[in-house]
Amino acid sequence: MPKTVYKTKQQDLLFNYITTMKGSHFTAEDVRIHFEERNISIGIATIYRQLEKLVSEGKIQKYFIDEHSAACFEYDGENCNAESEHFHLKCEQCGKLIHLECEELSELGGHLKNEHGFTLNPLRTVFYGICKDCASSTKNTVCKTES
Amino acid sequence: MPKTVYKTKQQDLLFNYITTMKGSHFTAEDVRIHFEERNISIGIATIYRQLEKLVSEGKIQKYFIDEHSAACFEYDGENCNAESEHFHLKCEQCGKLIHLECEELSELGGHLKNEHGFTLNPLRTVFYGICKDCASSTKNTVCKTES
DNA sequence: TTGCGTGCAAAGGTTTTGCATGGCA
DNA sequence: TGCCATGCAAAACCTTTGCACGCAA
Repeated sequence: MPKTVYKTKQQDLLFNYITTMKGSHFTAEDVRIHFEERNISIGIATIYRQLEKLVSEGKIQKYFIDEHSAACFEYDGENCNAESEHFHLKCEQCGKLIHLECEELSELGGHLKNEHGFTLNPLRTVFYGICKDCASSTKNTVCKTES
Repeated sequence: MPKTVYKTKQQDLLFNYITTMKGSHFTAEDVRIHFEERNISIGIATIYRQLEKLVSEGKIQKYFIDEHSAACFEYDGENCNAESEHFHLKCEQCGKLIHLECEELSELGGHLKNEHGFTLNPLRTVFYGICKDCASSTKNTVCKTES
């Protein structure tokens, strides 16, 4: 016998907010601040629990950018299937997170599958490197700010 | 005027150990345990500081598997340049971390650079997905252990 | 009324930091 | 001797968890 599921005010508030963020990423903290600013009190534990539930239902995605920043979540619409497939590029220098939709990159999944038997999860994979802006601004300088 | 740099016993011990681990991954905790087992006392803070220094010097790589496990480090030899270039595949199901050297994948870097102006860091990037073994063992089952 | 979802606070684990001490140059 | 690196403990950080209460069904 399946567990009864309750619908709560917090669930609605949270999911409504998330749909307005379609296509961009946010952290649990972002959500908390959003509601705090509107004097709506939702406990951080509830936010984490709801986000985790939405992740396990496949309604939102969760990414790990790096170890010291909070996890990022993202809502990509109702049908976040192959059609809305995109990749994330993370700049190691400026920290920017870039969305990338690219046919050629999508073939990467096919290659990994066919040649290496590995089923890529593009929604979870993050490419690290240096973005265009940072590359051009440091073209002739090797200086990294060192303490 | 550059800061004077001191050579210490701990630095040598730590780097020596790391070179014996060439090609495999380890955490800060692994290092601590290694020395503890040999009754060599190196503070965990020192381990983190030294590992971080080696990362910033480019001598070792650091990558993040997921948010709740410790960061992994890896030493790939003196010249971890294009020639020793490889990728990391992480199975989301069994947790296995796979090393992959692949010509075609290397072209990925070129594509990202030429078409998107993004300089990929393959040593930091981890591809998430399902490995061959897990894919075949769950071919006909959709069951994920749910609580 | 039943029992799920919430909120608070405390705990969890990894990593960083302050400060006094030890040891390299 | 000067001052960097170390070690300890405490702190920071994000996230999870225990437990009592409120609220949906």
